[in-house]
Amino acid sequence: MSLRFALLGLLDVQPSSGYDLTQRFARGIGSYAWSAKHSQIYPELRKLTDEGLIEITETGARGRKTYAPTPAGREELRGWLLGKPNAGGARNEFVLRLFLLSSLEPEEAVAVLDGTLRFAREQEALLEQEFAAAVAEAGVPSGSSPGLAARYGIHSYRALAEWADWARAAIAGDPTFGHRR
Amino acid sequence: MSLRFALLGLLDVQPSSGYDLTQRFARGIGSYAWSAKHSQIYPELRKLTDEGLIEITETGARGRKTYAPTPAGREELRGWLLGKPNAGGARNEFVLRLFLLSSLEPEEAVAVLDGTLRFAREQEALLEQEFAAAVAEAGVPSGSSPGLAARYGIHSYRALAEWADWARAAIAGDPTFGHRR
DNA sequence: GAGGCCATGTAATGAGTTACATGATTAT
DNA sequence: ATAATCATGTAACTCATTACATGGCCTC
Repeated sequence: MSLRFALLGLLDVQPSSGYDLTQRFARGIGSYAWSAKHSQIYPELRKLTDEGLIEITETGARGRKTYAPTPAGREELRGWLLGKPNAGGARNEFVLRLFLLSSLEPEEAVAVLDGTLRFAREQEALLEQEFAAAVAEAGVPSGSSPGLAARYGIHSYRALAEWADWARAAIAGDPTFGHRR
Repeated sequence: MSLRFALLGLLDVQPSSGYDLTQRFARGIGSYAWSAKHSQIYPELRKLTDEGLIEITETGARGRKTYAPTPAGREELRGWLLGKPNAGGARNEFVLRLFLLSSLEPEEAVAVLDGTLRFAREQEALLEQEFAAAVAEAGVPSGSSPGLAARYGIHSYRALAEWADWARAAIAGDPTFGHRR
């Protein structure tokens, strides 16, 4: 049920084709918020069109169709954003791994955490650049949607790095880690 | 495909019944890592049993069956943990909302962020207590799995709060926010 | 003995992935 | 011309949720 709102939201920021949306889900937003494949996107665009929530605003080469939300679609999106979020139900394989680390031997767990730490710092740096680019392009302000998203990523990767760093030390100093007999 | 590893991991930390696992998915781990309903858990436990990856170690009242991983199951889990994580594909409705905030009027977006900020601080405080309890119970060390998970939550809620705080200010200072005509 | 929670299961439906399939345009 | 990428769609399958269904145990 969230996919439709993800699509409405992305289209509201920037009218796009199914192909464009597929790319946008594969990077950025797809890493922390939501992701979908083209085989799910195209049928959903069809449904949204049939329900009058989006419309084709432009057609281009290779059968390309650019969609944008209709006023009804914007209302739908607003209603969802202002409604109560239903918590829970998160799915993140990457985080799941970290939660299950205690099934490894301490040295192995430390090695995994080292990898995590490197990865988190890398991503953080990457997003820092992206954010700078967004700011530069938009002029002065930074509260535009690409900026918000990049900044969110920066904060969460920094948190991940800090945690990994702490966890590494905690495991090393915990003789009971791994509860192996 | 991740569900089976989530189950193996949870059972490795603490042998449990399907009912117990359902509860564990509903709180803690279910908020950031993975979640599942009992109707998915029971059939998966059956499959894992048939494949010899877990076994019933105890039966109790009301048909209660306590499962634990077999050596083969532990190997399976280890293999997955040490393998390469396939990135992307995260799903988090809560974060999705935040990404789509620019479809609201500035004042509305700020109100949502205020709610987010309160929520994040609340959760952080709650986990801080939980962590303290985990440390107290386990004796001195803090690297045991409940401690790791709680600590992860603390870091990510703190990051969320920091971001929400920043985003609030950024939106207020951005005249182009909401790109409404 | 009644109400609540513990405990397990199945069926129907919906969401999401992988694989199959096709063709137009662009750059080299 | 040929390879890469753009662009859309469908089919088969697996994963996940909601709803249906049943019964035992425990407390009051």
